Amino acid sequence: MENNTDKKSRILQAAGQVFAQNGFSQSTIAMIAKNAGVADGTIYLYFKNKEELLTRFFENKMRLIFDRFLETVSGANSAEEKLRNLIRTHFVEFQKDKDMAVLYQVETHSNVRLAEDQIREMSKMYMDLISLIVEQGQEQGLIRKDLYLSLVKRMIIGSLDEVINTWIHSEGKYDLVSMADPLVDLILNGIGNHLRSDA
Amino acid sequence: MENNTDKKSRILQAAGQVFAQNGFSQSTIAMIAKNAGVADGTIYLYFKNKEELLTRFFENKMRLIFDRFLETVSGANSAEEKLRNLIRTHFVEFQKDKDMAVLYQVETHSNVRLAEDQIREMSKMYMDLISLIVEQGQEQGLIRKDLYLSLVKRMIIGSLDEVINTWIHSEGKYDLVSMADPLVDLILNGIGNHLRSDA
Amino acid sequence: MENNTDKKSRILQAAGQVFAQNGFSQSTIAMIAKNAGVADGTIYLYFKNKEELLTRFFENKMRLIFDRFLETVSGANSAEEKLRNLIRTHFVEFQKDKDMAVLYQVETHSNVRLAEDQIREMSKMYMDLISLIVEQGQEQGLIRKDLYLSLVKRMIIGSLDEVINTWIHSEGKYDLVSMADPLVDLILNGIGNHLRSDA
Amino acid sequence: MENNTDKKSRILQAAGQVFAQNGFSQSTIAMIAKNAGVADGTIYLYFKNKEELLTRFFENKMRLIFDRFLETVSGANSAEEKLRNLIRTHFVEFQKDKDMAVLYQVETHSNVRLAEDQIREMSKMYMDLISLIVEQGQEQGLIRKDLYLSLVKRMIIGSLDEVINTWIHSEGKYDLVSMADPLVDLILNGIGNHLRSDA
DNA sequence: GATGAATGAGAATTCATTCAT
DNA sequence: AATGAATGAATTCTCATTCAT
Repeated sequence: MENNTDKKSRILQAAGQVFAQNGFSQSTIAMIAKNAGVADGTIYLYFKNKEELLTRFFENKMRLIFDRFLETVSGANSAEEKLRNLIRTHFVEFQKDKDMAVLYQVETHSNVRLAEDQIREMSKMYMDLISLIVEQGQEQGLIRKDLYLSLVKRMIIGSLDEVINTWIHSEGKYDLVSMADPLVDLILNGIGNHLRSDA
Repeated sequence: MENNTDKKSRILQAAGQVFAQNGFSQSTIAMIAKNAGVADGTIYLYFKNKEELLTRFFENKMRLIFDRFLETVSGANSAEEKLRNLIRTHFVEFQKDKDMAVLYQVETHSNVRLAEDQIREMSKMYMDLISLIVEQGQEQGLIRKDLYLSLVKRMIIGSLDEVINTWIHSEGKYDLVSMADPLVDLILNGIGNHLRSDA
Repeated sequence: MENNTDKKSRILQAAGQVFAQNGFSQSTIAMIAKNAGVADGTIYLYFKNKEELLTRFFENKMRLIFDRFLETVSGANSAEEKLRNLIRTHFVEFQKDKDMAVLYQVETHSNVRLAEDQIREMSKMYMDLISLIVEQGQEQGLIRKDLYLSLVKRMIIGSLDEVINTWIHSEGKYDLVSMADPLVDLILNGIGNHLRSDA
Repeated sequence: MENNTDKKSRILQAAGQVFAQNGFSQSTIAMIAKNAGVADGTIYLYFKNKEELLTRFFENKMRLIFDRFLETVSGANSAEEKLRNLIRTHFVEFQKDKDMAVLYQVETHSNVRLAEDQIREMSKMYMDLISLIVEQGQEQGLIRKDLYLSLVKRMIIGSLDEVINTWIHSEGKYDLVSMADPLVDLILNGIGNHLRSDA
């Protein structure tokens, strides 16, 4: 027995899949309907139009994922542990839902901003989270004080992004989560050899 | 008096502009033709189809830009200087040609890989360049040896990417090139406070 | 407690209203259902399809209204009084049920004859009624004998029609019934100045 | 050899025909295109959308026809002759272009006012023309002074309308123009027997 | 009987591509 | 070579009608 919530989320899931595979513009309502096992018209019982499919898809996912982020961060004490937890959870969640990962990567870079509001909001919250962690780390003496905070955020987010992107294009053949610790190390210590003066 | 090369490149430039502004799918041949000051049909005398416009646009740009990258890197001795030059030149070139910057950002993340080959090739060469620099740096003792090289590349490229992306979305209101040195510093030293044990 | 006749006529009334407001093509079953307070599917328990809603609506109304016409005409002696009563009653009834008035005006002129039979039958009976009155008037010496009867009917009906039409488009802001006597005067006497030879 | 004006007006003519036969809503672009001997898309090279086809159709016709009306009226001296000429020309023109006649009849009564502006303007001018004639007739002593002018206009227009309407529904089997003189007689003299007091 | 979710045929409109001039 | 009018396939969305509950 299927209720409407089931059908609505089945359509949403199908849309996510189709969008992730073909891009928003190249995806047709017919594809999504077929994928969801419903008639074309049925989609319009649940969603105003094609764009709303994308919007709602994100709205759904983002809320859930962001809650996980907050949770994992608040479950740590030191700034370093917080950063480590955030990045690890990020990878965990994105690995768990590849369609969403793909769409997020595409949409945040697309110049046709369809799910703009959802993305922007999510992005803002994520940035704020990183700010908090970095600032706490500075107070705790774990993180340098001579940093251009806004650049730091871009560096962290860009690195995450690219690691995920590469994983996506590798067709998810390896474990994304295992990248978390090495990445945190790179972010904290950079690539420079800080021991060279001792040698 | 205009020759065919002029017209071809005028069309290409127009295509780049239109694609950058509207995205590939939302751009029409009519828009591009108008922008280039030619008739719709004329475009098909020089290019097989809409997709080829994108492909050739990149081919053109990438070749030129990559030559600059090689040049700027070879004009430096230490690995650090090479990295610094590469990143600075990257920002200089992308700032100089915003249409190309936008398209590159979008296309490298799009799941509809239209200019795939061009992008992939460019990406590969860029990666190799970074590899060379890092490896040289390791030999010179400037860069840590305990690095997961492929992750380092992603971190560097991702950071660059995101810095450019943010600049693009700010409508180019500030100077992108001034981000180069602070970014190199972050990449080399990370955000961690390495002096804390001395304190 | 409601019986089926109630529900059927409630649907019919709702249909009339919706059709009158939006036109037949622009009206949807969903609108009518909502207006009638029933489910979309319920309508199909009582009516074969959308078209039948229009057909039955007229059938209903026309029968009732035509009875009034006959009644008011038979309650008069002279042809003039009969004509006056007919026109006055016509205006009274149409003013009383504006939805019906609107639909009747639209449908009699539409080239998509949906309620064709009902309209035609009604129209025929109305014409016959006028014929009777005119012929009686001729016998009584009240009405000219040198008339092209079929044209007279069109003149009378057309005038009525246009007066009603204007009233409808004025959003019913004035009293339609007050137009009856002046109109009868015009029909009987025309606009010509018949006293001019006497002057 | 065909130029664009030809094609545009061929489409317009086809649209008029199709609309007249099926009504605006029931007519499809495909029908019109087929009727005009062009591809569906071609229509959109000349017209913004389906509605504009109707609008332009009227705009075209109305202008031409109204000029004839003015001409024929100004070519007469007495109010009676003016009225006679107007009505005769009206019938002549509508008989000449039945598609237009049908559409005009339908549109002026439809509650979905698509060609609203054209119709309204035309209607207004027509009304004004009648007003002028009647007022002149009153000055000349040919027309009664005790008239409700606005009702007179409705009577005249309604009569014309209905005569045309009947002719249309008879499939144009008889000569519409021959109705002009008898109708003018009715309008001027009414149906009443003004000699009865003498008898 | 009543419901309203589901269907899918059908319609308007867009636009890459072609081709006669 | 260049043009731009013409094409028609493809797409989104609507809505009358059906049917399982």
